Amino acid sequence: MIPQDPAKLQAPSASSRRRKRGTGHELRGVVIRVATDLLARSGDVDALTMRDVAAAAGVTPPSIYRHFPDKQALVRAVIGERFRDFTVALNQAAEGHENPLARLEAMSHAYVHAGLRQPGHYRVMFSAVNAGPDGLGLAKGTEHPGAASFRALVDAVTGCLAERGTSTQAMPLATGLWASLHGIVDLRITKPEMGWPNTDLLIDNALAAIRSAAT
Amino acid sequence: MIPQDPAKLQAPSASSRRRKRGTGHELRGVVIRVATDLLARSGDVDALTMRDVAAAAGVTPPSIYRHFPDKQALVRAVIGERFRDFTVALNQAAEGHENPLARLEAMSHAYVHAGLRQPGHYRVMFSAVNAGPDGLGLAKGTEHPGAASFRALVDAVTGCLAERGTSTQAMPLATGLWASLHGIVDLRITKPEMGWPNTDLLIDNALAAIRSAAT
DNA sequence: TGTACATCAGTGAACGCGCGTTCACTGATGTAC
DNA sequence: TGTACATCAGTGAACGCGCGTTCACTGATGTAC
Repeated sequence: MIPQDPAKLQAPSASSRRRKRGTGHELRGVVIRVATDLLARSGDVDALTMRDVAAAAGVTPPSIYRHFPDKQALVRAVIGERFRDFTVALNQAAEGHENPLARLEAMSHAYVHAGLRQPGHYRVMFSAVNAGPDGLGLAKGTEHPGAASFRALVDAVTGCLAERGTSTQAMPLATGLWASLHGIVDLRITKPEMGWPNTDLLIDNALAAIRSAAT
Repeated sequence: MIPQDPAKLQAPSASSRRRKRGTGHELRGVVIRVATDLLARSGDVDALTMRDVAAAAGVTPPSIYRHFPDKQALVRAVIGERFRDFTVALNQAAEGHENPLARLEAMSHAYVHAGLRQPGHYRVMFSAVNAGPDGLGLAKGTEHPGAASFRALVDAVTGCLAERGTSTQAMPLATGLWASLHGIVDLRITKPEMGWPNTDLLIDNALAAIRSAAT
């Protein structure tokens, strides 16, 4: 979202000198790192170009193809890594809270704050239609890279209903909460010029349905 | 989202024959109509090409530039029209309900159903970052084309709190409801492969915070 | 210890493509006399 | 009523650009003898 000279991102370890024999795989990590960085700024997969990635990594474009068959594979790798981090952030937030509702509240805050801390990544992960199994060229039957993070949310909601319901009944509530949290993050990102109410208050309201179902 | 031969959209009135003198402005309407149709299918402004629009309108690309200075102006015209229809749909749904909460419920359902009936349009209106004032090249000080629809929602929420609060207090609740409804629509569009709970149930849960504040 | 050779990270130049947009034009239509 | 002309909707061809990707290659590095 903030345009900046991609050359400024150049990974120091990759500049000027060629890697030694047998260490070519290092470039793979560098490429993922700079692509992650570029996507954080643009929030748009289409705005990511192999040329920019190469320049930021300090190599020429053909070098990238030693490690990724095409751009889609590179994007898939970045998105997969972002979702893993996202899921870890949700679960870490839940840790240390015994009360199920407190756990869910902590996860909800973590969801929104993770999204707002890296809006570009959030958009790439959630708002691109082509982030679905088809668009990313995932093998058939492969689950969506964000499936684990959604399961974490469903489990937390199920915990709140533990003595009163099953996970089947938790699904609509969890999906509704997810929609609310997603809406908060997505709208704040796309409409930053609006006067936004306090985020914590919005999250609190988003939990209203679950709170009343759990008590 | 569903690729299809754009030629199939060709407006009959524009095909094969040139318009008579003085009726050139008719093409403007045709262009908006076919662009609207193409955007409904793709849901992506970047996927809209002037060449496709021209082909669907039954003319060559330069003809479009007689009526729109550039692609951005065409997209702006389409989005403006879509938002006007969207606002009308919300207000029409509210009509005929005296009870403020019933009005708000009706509007909420209209919001989601309008979005799901034309997912491509919804994405173009709400999910494109460049739909904001900057990206659309709107004159400075011009409000977002969707501002009126949001105001309608805020007013309906204010009505629910009539004797208990002011519109200042309504803002966080209205924003939260908007985020929920947007999240429901956006996620259903981008993750159609998920097993989705009943939409009306989700909307009902989204209204939980307002319902408990209004009673 | 020296030398020929295989390996492999990375390059320079180019490919074909589709895009928004511009240019100079054509030819039917209406109007002035 | 006929004719010269201005108007204007629309065209055909091309522009410059940036993109993903491919190709044949280079030259430093490690290894085998």
